[in-house]
Amino acid sequence: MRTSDKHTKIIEAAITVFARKGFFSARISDIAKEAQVADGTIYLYFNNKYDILISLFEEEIGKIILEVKLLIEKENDPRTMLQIFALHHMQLMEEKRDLAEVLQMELRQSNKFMKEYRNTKFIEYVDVVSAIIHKGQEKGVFRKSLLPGVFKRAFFGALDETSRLWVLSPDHSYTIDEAARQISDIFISGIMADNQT
Amino acid sequence: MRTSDKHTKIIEAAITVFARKGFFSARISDIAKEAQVADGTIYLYFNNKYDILISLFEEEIGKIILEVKLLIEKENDPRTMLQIFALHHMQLMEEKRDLAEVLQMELRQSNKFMKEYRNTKFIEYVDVVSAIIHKGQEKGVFRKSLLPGVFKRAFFGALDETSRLWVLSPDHSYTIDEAARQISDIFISGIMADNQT
DNA sequence: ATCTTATGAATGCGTATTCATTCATTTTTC
DNA sequence: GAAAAATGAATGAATACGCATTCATAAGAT
Repeated sequence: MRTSDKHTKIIEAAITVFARKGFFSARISDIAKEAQVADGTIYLYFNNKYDILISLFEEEIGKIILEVKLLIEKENDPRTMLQIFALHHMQLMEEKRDLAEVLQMELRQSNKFMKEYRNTKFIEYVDVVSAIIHKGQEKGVFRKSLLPGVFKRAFFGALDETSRLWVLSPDHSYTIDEAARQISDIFISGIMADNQT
Repeated sequence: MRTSDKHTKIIEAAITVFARKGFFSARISDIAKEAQVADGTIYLYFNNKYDILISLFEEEIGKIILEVKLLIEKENDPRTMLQIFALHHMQLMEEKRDLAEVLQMELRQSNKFMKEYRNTKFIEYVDVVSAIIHKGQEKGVFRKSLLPGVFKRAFFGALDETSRLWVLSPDHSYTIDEAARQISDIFISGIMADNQT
């Protein structure tokens, strides 16, 4: 078995276990069991429990950024780009629920107990949105008065909170795709420049 | 010293300590020290560590709901109501940063380690938004096609994420009031019925 | 035969919770 | 009104336990 396989197996197991129990309630032995390795093996691949969480962030968000950038750079219209970002984010949260939970919950609270860790990957992800806004403003499609720094957070927050509760709640009166569509529609028609339709 | 005073002192201390360290890293002795009581005293007022967190949620969100409902029921225009909700939420997060952090971080992850606890207060808070949307749809101000269940989460998520990062980040190129205004403007003009301006 | 990788029982630390004791108030008795 | 008895709030040292991490040993690879 190649080295990287065990690394991956442990990360995947950690996603499952952290999602189910949360970082603090999760035991190393839970992760080991889930990954079908011995407790000690985990320490051959990671320095400590925190390190598992950080590696998980870096690797998984890294993949997501690559994916979404690839999808977006094919497009020309900033409005379409926002729609794609919204849909991609929401679909991802639906498909990979465990990962979604870990990113949404643990990621945010991580800066509390890991003071030294600055989550640059996460910032990079959200900055994809502000780049789109910039482009839209240059093209005259979006209002110049818009603050991209506010917008990116608002947009991301709207998507994230909606998908978070969608995943948690058992009753789904709407689909993920509908929700993504509604949210991007609201935002897009909310930020159009006045000279646009 | 009246009984309720110690209860309050402990809650307030817990807000400070949970905000600084997070629920799990916070020690009971930290809270006791902050509240200027003995460790054991805390167990005269609360059953256990979780109970402090739950009481904190119930009491503090309860206050917030009362406040915002009072502000909103004076208004008639659903658009103004949304603006008020946004501004109130953001200002609150700015004024009571510690409380904001605890609500934003620990609240969300609480259902992970306290399976039995359903946070009805929080739902009640967010439902203030969907009630506004309903009213706006009845009046014909907001698009009928809008799903209030999606909107409330998107709107709340946008506010919450923006204020969360505003509180965390040291650089503030915009004020809380500006951000609240931008967000409510985006949402309001994004959901206007077509026959409106 | 040596080096690498894996194991899981044992260790030790951190801290939530308990509980015997103290002490200030209130109530009762004379 | 003073002394005695009862109450229960508050204390914080001691306990008990969960779990991250280590490491002596084993298994596998070359």
